[in-house]
Amino acid sequence: MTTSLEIHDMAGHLIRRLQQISASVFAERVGAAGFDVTPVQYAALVAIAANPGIDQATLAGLIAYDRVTIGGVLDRLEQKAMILRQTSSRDRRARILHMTSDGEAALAKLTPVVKSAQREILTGLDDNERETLLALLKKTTQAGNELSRAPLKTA
Amino acid sequence: MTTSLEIHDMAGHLIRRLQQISASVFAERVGAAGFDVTPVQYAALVAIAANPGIDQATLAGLIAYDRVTIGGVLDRLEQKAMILRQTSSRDRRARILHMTSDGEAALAKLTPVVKSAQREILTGLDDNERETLLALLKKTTQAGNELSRAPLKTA
DNA sequence: TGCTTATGATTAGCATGCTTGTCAATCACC
DNA sequence: GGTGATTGACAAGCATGCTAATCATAAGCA
Repeated sequence: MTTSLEIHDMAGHLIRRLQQISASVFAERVGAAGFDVTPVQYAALVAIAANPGIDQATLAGLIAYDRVTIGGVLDRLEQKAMILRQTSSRDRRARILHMTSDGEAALAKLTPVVKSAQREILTGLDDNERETLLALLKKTTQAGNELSRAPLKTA
Repeated sequence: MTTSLEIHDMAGHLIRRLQQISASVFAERVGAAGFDVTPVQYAALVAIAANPGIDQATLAGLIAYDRVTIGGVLDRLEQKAMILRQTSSRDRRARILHMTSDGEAALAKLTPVVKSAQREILTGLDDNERETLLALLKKTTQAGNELSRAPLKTA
């Protein structure tokens, strides 16, 4: 009865599916390791750890988030006592970000878990295929950066 | 100052970026064509048009949505008068779905727009690369189907 | 038949991800 | 040195996408 829908061959649909799989694997693995951190929260932690004292807007550009979205993400990280937010003395509009020691510790334990999960996300591919896929993903996301509403800004 | 973050090479992050680009291009093109339909709503319309009288749960499996999510999506499609929802006489729990003539008309106009947008989503790639990427995306999403919370169920 | 189990749909609740609008502070330029 | 434009952050609002819980109906089985 069900004719195979043509959307199943469309780029947009395949990307959405893979994103669902990615998010699910991430939640599974990170949860099994005893942490309650989302993919977005993890990316924010990595960026803050690598750039202590960064402000929210710069952080948003660094990992390609919407500036509004990042506000909520940081609220939750702050509530979990993983980061600190303080008003910048240089620019009183800006809020600068630092890791707490709890945040640092969690990030250290989380990183190997997250790295190993990356392979599971691209299940069903051999090493060559995985490398090819990653290279093509990187190429097209770079080329299409300005097409997204929240482009990457490597400043 | 900014060391290039290692997350920018991780599968999960690249997939999220490409999903952002995909959603943005879709909204741009579809909006420019005069329609207010999201990627998810479009997929639902395609599936309903191809399977008139389908119930919500089956539809969800067909395009790999969460059953809860689809409820809201269908609410909005119903509100836009693009679909009809009726209680099934065979199973009074189930609600069966049909297109309205407005929905059919919109879908017919929308489809070429959506198809042509697929190429823009994967910008920066030549024909060969695009084909390779699509094939790998299809392969890994099929292999990882059961890893997602809302697996595809081709009935 | 009667009872347990499974299933379709919905509600409530949480986390992205976006738009638009607002406020406060800073910048740029005259 | 003051004024207009820009910018950092937040609020409100909408649309996915998920979990957990609930309710009604069906199905399966003793």
